[in-house]
Amino acid sequence: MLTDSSTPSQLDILNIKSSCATCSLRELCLPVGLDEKEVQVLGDVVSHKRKIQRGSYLHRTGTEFQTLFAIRSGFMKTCVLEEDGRQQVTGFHMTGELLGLDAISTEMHTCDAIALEDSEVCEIPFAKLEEISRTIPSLMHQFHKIMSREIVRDHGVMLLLGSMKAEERLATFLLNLSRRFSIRGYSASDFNLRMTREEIGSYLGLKLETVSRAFSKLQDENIISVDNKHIQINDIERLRTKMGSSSCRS
Amino acid sequence: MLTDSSTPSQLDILNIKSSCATCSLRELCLPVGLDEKEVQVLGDVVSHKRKIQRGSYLHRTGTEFQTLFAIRSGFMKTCVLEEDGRQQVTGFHMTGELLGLDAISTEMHTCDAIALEDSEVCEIPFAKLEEISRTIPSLMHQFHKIMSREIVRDHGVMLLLGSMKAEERLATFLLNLSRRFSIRGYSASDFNLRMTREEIGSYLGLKLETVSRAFSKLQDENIISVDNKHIQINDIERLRTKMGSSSCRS
DNA sequence: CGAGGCCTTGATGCACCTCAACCGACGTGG
DNA sequence: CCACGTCGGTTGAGGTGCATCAAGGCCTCG
Repeated sequence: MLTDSSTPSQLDILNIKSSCATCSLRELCLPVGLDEKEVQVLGDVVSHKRKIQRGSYLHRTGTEFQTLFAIRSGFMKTCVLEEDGRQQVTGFHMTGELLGLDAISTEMHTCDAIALEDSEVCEIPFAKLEEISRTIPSLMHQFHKIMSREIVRDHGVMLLLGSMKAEERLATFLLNLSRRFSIRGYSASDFNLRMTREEIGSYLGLKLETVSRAFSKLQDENIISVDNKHIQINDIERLRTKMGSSSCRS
Repeated sequence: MLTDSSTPSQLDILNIKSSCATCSLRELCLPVGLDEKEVQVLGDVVSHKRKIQRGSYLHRTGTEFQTLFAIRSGFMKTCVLEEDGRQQVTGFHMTGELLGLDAISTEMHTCDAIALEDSEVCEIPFAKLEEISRTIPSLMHQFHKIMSREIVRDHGVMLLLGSMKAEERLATFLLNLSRRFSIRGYSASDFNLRMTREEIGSYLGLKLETVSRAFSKLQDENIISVDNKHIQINDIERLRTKMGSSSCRS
């Protein structure tokens, strides 16, 4: 948009006051339910818009926790790893979503956050957030809602991982992406995946070959069209039936 | 302890002020980090000690959310269900742990909570908790830590469900129980399971027969002794190696 | 003493993993 | 320019870990 003359001296940190008041993601993010004055207070705390290049880390497991991050643009994944190298993608994250919630408990990050495309995040110093939320009840409440939503989301993933077949998992995944794109004003039926088959597989508890085969199967049935990372959903209703149709014996 | 002369007219609600100040679970629960005066304020909000009979519901999916619950005694499970009847146990919960966090986001419970043995819970009206935590920063912070810990725990379960084999899952599960019993002053190596094989299976994403076989296998290797629900851990180190030993190719 | 709940164990089948070959897109360097 | 390697994706063939189905044992409770 506006590339100011001077290039910043440090890494990739731009010291731009990114007031929440003018942010288009207001209605998806922390400021939900706040009045103008309150948004201003929050905006004064949330400084720095930091750029994260595709493939680089926003934070790493074990590093110190100071701030939450809100995704302003781009797309990120979070993943946890075992000592033995095993890895599990715990989530894919879009604009308006908060990262770093897991780190509050121990004051250390418990997962890696990696950009899947060039991204920008706002930094929200957590101590300050707690401080101002004492005087802004609706901010505190919204923050609690966001944490709670994350717990609900995780329970959904546990259900998926614990009891769904490969095709059901993929259908659930696609519908979830579809809904989230749609909320953000993008097409619900035509979008590009930012992640590889392997990353999808890690998230869904499948191997990449199985993910690929599940894509092909859904395409053969004319439910979706797949061209590499480009996905079109041709029949969202039939895709929905894939979520919970088969093998409901237990 | 003290069965007051009059039996309560309503269901199973005893109107006993259970001050947090004298509760033995203080160091596991919400009051962590609070001074005496603050604990008193919290204790005044947390009234009612409610009894839940084994097998009965603390709350059900879809019902209105008003209060969080802290387990004072007993053992509970939470589970989510799909429309099609599929069910997933999302957690087993012991004394000092908080239930209802998932319901903050929508003001409705998103899972069922069922007592696996006769239990008692404290009721914490959520609106009041938010209110008093405005004036007690350490209470707010502790609450955030608890929510965050729940998110971290869920990520661990996702890793388990997404990438572990049956035996690894069971080993992880037993070690987790062991640690939590130990924190509460019980034996880390000798305890009784409160849940059935089927419930364990649902939590671990396995069928009950597979759980049973995994128990038998660990017993054959002299790592644990199993007598129905009674578990003895004979070799905790070897049990630990079971968590992440095999098939770490990826 | 019978019924039902919970658990164990065996036999069989299948969904997914594993291994391998191949393809196209892309970048790099001779 | 093409040769080459790498990376991500697809597809096939074969193996396996777990689900499924089935039988039987133990315990509790009426």
